Amino acid sequence: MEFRSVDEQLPIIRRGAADIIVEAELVQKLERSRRTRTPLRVKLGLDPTAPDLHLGHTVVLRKLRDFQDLGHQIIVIIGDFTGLIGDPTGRSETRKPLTRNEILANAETYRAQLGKVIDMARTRVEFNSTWLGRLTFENVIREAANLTVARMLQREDFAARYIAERPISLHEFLYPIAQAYDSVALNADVEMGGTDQTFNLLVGRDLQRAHGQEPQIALTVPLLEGLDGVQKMSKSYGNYVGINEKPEDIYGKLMSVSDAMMWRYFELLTRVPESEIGALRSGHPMEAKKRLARTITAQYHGERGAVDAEEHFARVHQQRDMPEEIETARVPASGAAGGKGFPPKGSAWPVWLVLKEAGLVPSTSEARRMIQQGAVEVDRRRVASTEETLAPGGAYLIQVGKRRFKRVVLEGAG
RNA sequence: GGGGAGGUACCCAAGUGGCCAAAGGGGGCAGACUGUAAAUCUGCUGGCGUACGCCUUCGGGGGUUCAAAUCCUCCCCUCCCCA
Repeated sequence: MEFRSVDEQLPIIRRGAADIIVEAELVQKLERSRRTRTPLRVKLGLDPTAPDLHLGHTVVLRKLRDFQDLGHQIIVIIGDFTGLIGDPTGRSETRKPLTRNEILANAETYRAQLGKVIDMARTRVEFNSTWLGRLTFENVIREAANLTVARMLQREDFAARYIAERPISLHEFLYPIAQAYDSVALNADVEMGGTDQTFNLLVGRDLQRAHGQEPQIALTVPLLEGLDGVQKMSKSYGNYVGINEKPEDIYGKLMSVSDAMMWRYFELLTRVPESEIGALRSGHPMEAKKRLARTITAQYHGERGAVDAEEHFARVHQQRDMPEEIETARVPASGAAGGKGFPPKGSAWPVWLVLKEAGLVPSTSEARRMIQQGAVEVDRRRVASTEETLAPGGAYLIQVGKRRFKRVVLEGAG
């Protein structure tokens, strides 16, 4: 294996990185790697709680891809064992442990998606239960003895909870130890993670030293803010863009990020060169945002998918036209909710009932609210009052709010 | 082991017998405005066949009362101080 010079590798590794601890050590490792023609072992641990990868995950995956393209060995660890604990990072409270079956199912879907960013053929995948599951209680005690409570309380979220008098379960202290042990088991050269992982990555260095290994380099990448532009992108905040989503959805969601956020997305999620970004900044923000949405959509659905998504977007949102495909809901005459037999044969249906039966709103109360707020249109005409009705036997195009459309077939009264 | 403080709706947080479906903030949804944004303004934000009506909800069970998130009791959980 022939490696590029350290001077060539370093800028690529640095780009988009939040922190490299310690960079001088990384340089040494790279030099030795080149000299001995041995790839670095670059590790990334994934917590298998999320069945769907989103753009937030891809920031670190893209960096992993950089290492891979430089010829290094990347190792993805599916944290099937640590998932039993649940890393409390970024949370203000204890997370519920997952069951073994949940973890395995999640890990499978996870794994299938990694290939969209990294080259799985050249990726080593490990489940950390392989080694963690074999540790005895004695082993665990010996590892735990390498760390102190004071050290643990340096970690920001532990400290914050401690001060706020919120619970910290004892097993949560075991999480960093377990993750650090992964690094020992693999004799990792570099471990990557979001900036929220800094503490865990550093514990890896401590533990490796305790085992007489050369400490790994902790390379962190920024946490990507979600669509709200405030909190980090996360499934549980609902502010994410999944890489498995339909092209129109990826495109549409990206178009809804704030102008300020879009530059960050350019930086962390695309390889659009700086010079070009500069040009975009001086143009119309919407054009720049379209470029962003198109570029990222193309990463997962190809040029073709991106162009289609853009056309779809222009039609539905900018011209406020219909989506070309609208789900059809059939509402049986008997009423979907428990055969109450309403309304009486041949009578008109109140709009609110139709909304509920068609699944456009979750409850009658919600339906009423939507109508009162002027959010409901039937056949492009706003519904003015909750008293309005629809005749049975007809088909209607119903819109609730900006994005919810359904074609509703009200079956006959018979 | 001893002493003290707590557990309220999606989240934070008021409320300590009726005026409480429960203040306020956040979040969310909707409307206006716009570039589909953001910001801003306004409204809504438990459920129910359309309701100055009924039902369910203040950690869980039981009780007192005409009436309980509020009082009593047992249980579960969390935090702090001391040992």
